[in-house]
Formats: sequence, C-alpha cells, structure tokens
Amino acid sequence: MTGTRKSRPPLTDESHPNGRVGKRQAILEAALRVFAREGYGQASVDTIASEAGVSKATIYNHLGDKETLFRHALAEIASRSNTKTMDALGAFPTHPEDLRAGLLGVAHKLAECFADDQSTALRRLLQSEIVRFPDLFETIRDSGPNQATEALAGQLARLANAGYLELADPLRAANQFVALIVDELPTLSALGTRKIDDADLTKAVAAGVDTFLRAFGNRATL
Amino acid sequence: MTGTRKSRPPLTDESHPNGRVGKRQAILEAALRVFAREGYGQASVDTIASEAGVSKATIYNHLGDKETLFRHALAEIASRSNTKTMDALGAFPTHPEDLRAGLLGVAHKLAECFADDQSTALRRLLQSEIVRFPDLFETIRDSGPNQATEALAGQLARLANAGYLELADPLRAANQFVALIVDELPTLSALGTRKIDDADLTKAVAAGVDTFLRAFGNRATL
Amino acid sequence: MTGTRKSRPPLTDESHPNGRVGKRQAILEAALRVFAREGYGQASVDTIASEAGVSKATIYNHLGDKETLFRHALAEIASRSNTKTMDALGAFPTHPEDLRAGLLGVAHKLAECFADDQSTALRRLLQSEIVRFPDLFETIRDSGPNQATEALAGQLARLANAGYLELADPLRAANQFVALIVDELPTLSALGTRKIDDADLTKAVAAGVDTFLRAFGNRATL
Amino acid sequence: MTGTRKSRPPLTDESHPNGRVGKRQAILEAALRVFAREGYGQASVDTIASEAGVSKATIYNHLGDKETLFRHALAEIASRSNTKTMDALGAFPTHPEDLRAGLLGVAHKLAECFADDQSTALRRLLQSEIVRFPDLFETIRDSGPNQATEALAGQLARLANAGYLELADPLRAANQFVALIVDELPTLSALGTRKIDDADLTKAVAAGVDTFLRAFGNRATL
DNA sequence: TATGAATGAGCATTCATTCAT
DNA sequence: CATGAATGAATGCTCATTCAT
Repeated sequence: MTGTRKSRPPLTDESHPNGRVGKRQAILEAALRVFAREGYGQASVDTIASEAGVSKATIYNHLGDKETLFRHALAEIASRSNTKTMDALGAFPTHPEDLRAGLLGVAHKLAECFADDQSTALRRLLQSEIVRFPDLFETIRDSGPNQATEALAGQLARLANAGYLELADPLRAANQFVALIVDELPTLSALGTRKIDDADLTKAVAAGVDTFLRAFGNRATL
Repeated sequence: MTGTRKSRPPLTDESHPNGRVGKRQAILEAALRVFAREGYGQASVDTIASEAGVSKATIYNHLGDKETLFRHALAEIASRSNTKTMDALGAFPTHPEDLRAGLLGVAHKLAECFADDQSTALRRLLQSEIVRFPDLFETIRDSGPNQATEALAGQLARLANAGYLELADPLRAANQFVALIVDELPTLSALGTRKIDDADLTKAVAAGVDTFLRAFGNRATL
Repeated sequence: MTGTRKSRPPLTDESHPNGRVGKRQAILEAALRVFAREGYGQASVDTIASEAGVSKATIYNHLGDKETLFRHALAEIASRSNTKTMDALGAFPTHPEDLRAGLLGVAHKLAECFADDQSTALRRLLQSEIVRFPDLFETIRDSGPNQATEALAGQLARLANAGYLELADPLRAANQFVALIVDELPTLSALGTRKIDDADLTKAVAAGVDTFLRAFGNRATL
Repeated sequence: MTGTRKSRPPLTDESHPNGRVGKRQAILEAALRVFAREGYGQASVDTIASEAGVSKATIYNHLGDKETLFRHALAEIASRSNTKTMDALGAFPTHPEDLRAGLLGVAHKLAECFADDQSTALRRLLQSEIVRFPDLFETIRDSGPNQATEALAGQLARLANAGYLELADPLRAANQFVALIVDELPTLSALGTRKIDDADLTKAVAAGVDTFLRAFGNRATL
C-alpha cells in the first residue's frame, strides 16, 4: 500500500563518481530486467539482488526501497526507449524524392522501437502499476513519448510546409501517424510475447502509412 | 405468514447475498473489483473474500484457486465489455443522411466503451499478466474484441458497398477506425486513472473520425 | 475435487440393506484405509468421506469427530489382526511328530500375520499417535496381542508339559518366540514398505525358531 | 495492531542463543523436540520456531523447508543415538571371568540406549513417516543401527572364537541378542510414554540374556 | 561501505467442524 | 437422516526491510 504520499526527492541526483557507480548500474540493470520480466508485484528484491550480484542491503543503501528502485528502473527504461525513438526519427525525410518510401522508412524504425522488448516492458509496467503509482504516467510521458511525438510533429509540419502533406494539426497528425503504424502490433506480437515476423511488420506498417497518406497526402502531388 | 417461525425469507440482499448463485456472483464481482484495482499479483484472496462478504474458504469451494478465480473474473469482464461494445455497434448507420454525423455517433459510443472502467481494467490486467498467463491473450481476444472488430468491418463494408466509403480491406479499416478514434484516450484519461471530460472525448473522437473520412470517405460524395 | 465416486457396491454380507449400518461400515472401511495409508495427522476427513462415498457430515453424524473415527478404525484393524493371529495359532501342534516342523508352520503363519499390511499399519498408527492418545496402547494391547500371546503361552506350556520344551516361564517364552520369529521382518520389509519375498521370510522365521529351540528345546529329545 | 512495533528481545537471553551456530543448533534442538512430540505431519514450523526462540523465516533461511528440517533433525537424533549405542558397546567383555555378568552389563546399557527418549522418538518418527519418506529407512539404518549391530556381531564372534559362545552366524546372533534384550521394553514403557522402572528393566534384560545364553552359551563351559 | 542474518507481516491454501435445508 | 455449503483457524512458505558487524 505504498502510494504517492510523500513528496519525493528528484531521482537523478547521484553525482558520486566514486567507482561504486558500477554497482549502482548493475543494480539498475538487474532491476530493469527483473521488473520487465516479472512485473512490480511479483519481482522480488532478492531476485534483483542476486541478478545484480550484490546483497539485498546494498540495494537499499543505493536506491532506497522497492518503490524507489522501481521508479529508477522505469526512468532508465524510458530514457533508453526515448533515445532509440529519437534516433529513429533522425531518419525522417526532409525533402523526399519518394514520400511514401521515406515515410515507410521512418515508420518501420518507429514500429521497431515500439515492438522493442524494453519499450514493450515499459508500457506493460506503466499500465500495470498506474493505479498504485499514478504519478508515473506524467513523469514518463513527459520524459519520452511526448518529446518524440513533438519531434515527429515538427517533421511532419516541415513536410507540410514543403507541400508534401496537408495538415491542420501536426501534433494530432503525429499521434495518428503513430497510432496507425502501430495499430496491428499488439496483435501480431501477442501483447509482446512473440517476436513479430519482419514481413508482417513491414506489411502492417505499410498499411498504416498508406492510410496516413490517403488522409494527409497532398492530393495534387499524389 | 405471521412469522412465528424462524424461517428465513430468501433474501435477495445485494450487498451480501446469501443465495448460492448470489454468493458466487458476489465473489466474482469482488474479484473483478480487487483484481482491477490491484493487479493479479498484488490482489490478495483475503481482500476479495472480505469485499465479497464471504470467507476465504468459500472462494476456494466455489472457484478453485487464485488463478482460476482470476480467469473467471477476466472472462466475466470480457463478456460484459463485449456486450457493451456490440450494443454500441448496433447504432451503426447503414444508410446515413449525414455520414460524418453517423460515424461520430458510433465512434463516440465505441470510445465510451473503450474508456469504460471495466474495459480499461480488462486491458490493464491482460497486459499486466500476459507473461504469466500467455494463453489469456487469444482467449480474450477471440471472445470479445475480434467479434467486435469483425462486426465493425462488416458494417464498414456495407457502407462501402453503398458508396459511402472507399475501402480495400474492411477488417484493416475497422482496426484503423478504432485506432484513430481511441488514439488520444489513454492520454486523456491518464491511462485510465482520470475520468475523461466529455467535451474532450468528443473532440478526440471527432479528430479520429475526420482522419478516417479523409482517408476512406468517397471523394465524390464529400 | 470432491465427490469422486458416490455409488459404492452394496456389501452383500450386510444385514441392513437399507444403508444405515452399511454406511457406517463403509465409513469405517474407508477410514481404515486412509488412516493406514496416510497416518492420523495427514489423513483428511474429506478423503475418508470421498472414499466412503458419503458426505463429510454423515461421518460426523455416525462416528463423531476425527479422533473418535480414528479410535473406531484402530479398534477395527486391531480386531481383524487379532482374528487372523488367533487363526494362525490354531495351527499350533499339540503332539507333533516333528517339533521343529510344527513350530516352523505356526511361526510362518504368525510371521505372515505380523507382516500383513493391516497389522503393519496398526503398529505404525499406534506408535505414531501414542503420544497424542496414550490410552490407545493399553486398549489395543488388551484387545489383541495380549490375547494372542497368552494363547501362544498356553500352547507352549502344553508342549512343555508334554516334554517337548523346557520352559520356566511360558508367557515370557511366548514373547521371546515372537520376538525371535519376527526379528528380521522390519528390515526385510523396509519397515513395511516392501513385500517380503517368501523365501526370505521362511529363512528368517527358521532362524528364529532354531534359536528358540536351542534355548528351550528339550535336550533329551533333540 | 498499527505500525511496525520494534519489540526487541533482551540481547543476553541465554535460553535463546544469538550466535550463528547457536541459532542453528537451537532450531535443530527444537525441531527434534517438537517432531518427537507431535510427529511430522502435526508438528508446525511455527511451534518449532517459537520453541527455538527464532522467527519462522530464520528456520527457512537455515534449513530450507519442513522436510529438510525433518531430515536434519532425524539425522541429528540418529547420530546421537548411534554415539550412545557405540559407547555402550565399548563395555563389551572380551575375556569375561563371568560371561553372564559381562553380557548383562552390555545388555543393560544397550537396553538403556533403546529405551532412551531420543532413541524411542527416532524409531517412532521413522516408522510414522516411512510411507512419506521411504528413503529414510536405509539412510538411518546405515548410519546407525547397522554399524552397531555389526560391531556387536564382531564382539560376539570374538567371544565365540574364545570358546565362550557357539555361533554359526554372528550377525544373526547379534540381531537376536538385541531382539531378546529389548523384547519387553515397548510393553514396559507403554510404547515410550512411561519411564521404565530400573528393576523391571534389569529383569527384562536378564530374561533376554538368559535365553540368549541358553541358545548360544558353550554348554561345556556353562 | 557491503553484507549475512534475522524478522514481522502477509500469502495462498487446507481442514475439521457446523448447520440449514 | 443425509448433505451441500460455509467458515475460523491453522499451515507452510515468502518477502520487503532492518541492523550489527
């Protein structure tokens, strides 16, 4: 029954390059793996300690109680997922010869980010524990997806300005772009329990891109 | 009946029912609430028993162990959600004077189904426990969403046949219809922790429907 | 998991075919089996009820609580074991042509009684629960073994009177006769968990009889 | 019961040792007592923990689950009993002036070993739980009684070689020696629930020794 | 600082027993 | 009478957390 009662200190403050950072990292890494694999409730601090190769007490010394550990681990996954996603967005075509092909490229990369194990685990953990830790939603949303969505919106807006797309609301379009691209992925991966066949992924992504282009492609240039 | 005897009237007490079926129902109801609130791992049979107004042993007598109880509870939510969704689909316009208004009507109802507490809980539980109970995905998927999606696909196909829409693949279009309609809901509800303001819901749904129509509306009739 | 089999074949030797005594007998029979198989502590009234084909409450109606049921079952096994043993003693040679052969015959039968499943179970249950139910020792001892030992003592005394044996204390001799005969049986049967090979039984019994005869045989006649 | 009370036991409590080895020993000691008193099935880990003055979890940390605890406790009793018995055998007369007196001395000590509380408990537990843990028979048998019997057989053989006894099979004779000596003890102690009066013990042992000597004493020297 | 040891609270599950029908 | 249903009280076992070393 631990909720969000006390105001909590900022998570990313540890500036002790003492050499024990390695231990801290090992703990986070293990926590990440174990929470992703077993969920918050079922993950035991024992397991995390054992996978990190440290004693349980060390975890408490470094990262406080289970809830705090969970928050740190989530923040870490979120950060990684975000990095991956922003990288994927780097492939966005600014002046594409072939708009569809360009969008397909980015979309495929974004879909891969979405289907990534860590990203899937993050979404699962977030949704599982949102009732227990309601503040997590905003925290994570701001730190990752929102940035990505806004970046994507910016790129779509540039395409629109360049005459490739017809968009009234780039942010909303960005959301819909992702929604369409990603639509079939949960089914294809059985909620993240199966690896998606690449051909299937490509087809699903294409379906999303095509619908997006039907909706927002500049009819004059199509 | 003058009531000289101690004969007990068949109480249909809703809060703590005494009847056999009533008790089973009360257990399921409580399980549903508790699992939805706390997740499988964190939910305790004690809590469920206490909320159901029965003893723990009674739960085991009626519904077997915790896993079985969970499966029954999920099946129950799934069934209810499905019923609601199929009802919502009943409002689908077959020969609409105003296509957009018609679609908005259905879309709004579907979005309400999606945002419904029980439906949200179902999705959360399913995603949370998919690793522990991988078979749940197919079971639930078949029993509910798939039926709804196919029904929706059929209705979209009829609209296409009637010349209102241009669809190559109705099933995929149905999926995308839902995806677009529902796109912003998790954000608006903070993953199901906040009630969505109806105006916001209406706006979000409209955005989805509009994009859908831009993609699949018959341009001749628009 | 309950209600495996409801219809037990009606015992043909039952004088009350309407089921009252038959039910009581079925309960005792089942209790006997289950207690023997699982011990007092581990045996569950549920199991006994299910094997008896009656409901748990019926057991309580007929035979009181678990302890009483246990006592009745023990008494029943003791009675049967005693009957078997007394039958075996009926083979005792009163005027044997070949004393050794005669004693071997009885000894073999007695050893079989000792090694019998029910007899083994009786000893096991008695010893297991003697701390909990200290009065059982005397009750059972009087109802069975003591009678047998005294009968055996009487027969040994007759042999002594007839000049075949030299005994100062027939009762003690009877005890020692049994002790010698039975000495190796627990080892051979691994405390009752293995069936004893008949050749081994014969050898072990012979060893006991021979030592007995070396001690008590009339040297003049040997 | 609100909050987490930190009721700290007095640190210098002597009856509940705090040392690491001490704790393990205290657990084993308590387990031994409780298992002996209540049997495996009825003994609760709670009781053992409470009698050992430790928490339940500590038991699980030190000795694994209940079965393992039981096995360790049994091994401990077996080891102690064996030590006692081997000590008793040290008193065996190799060149006795008075054979009967010498044998009586050993026999009395052996009988005391047999009647010892722990030894009695060991036999009871072994027989009670042999169905659940069939491997225990051989394990215990090898670790204790077999060694003792063989030692005894060796000593009897030496007496035979020295002309004091006439033995064809020393091992069998050793078994029978014990069987005769011990024959009346279960009855005298009411299956281990009463302390045996020493005079009775002496008489019972003498009866066994006398019969043994009648059977195996060298008639020339008697 | 890192850790091994310890523990109170809690968990899923079972059981002997009762009672209304 | 016989029974299905119900339950309070255990039971074996685990876990997040603490603390002396």
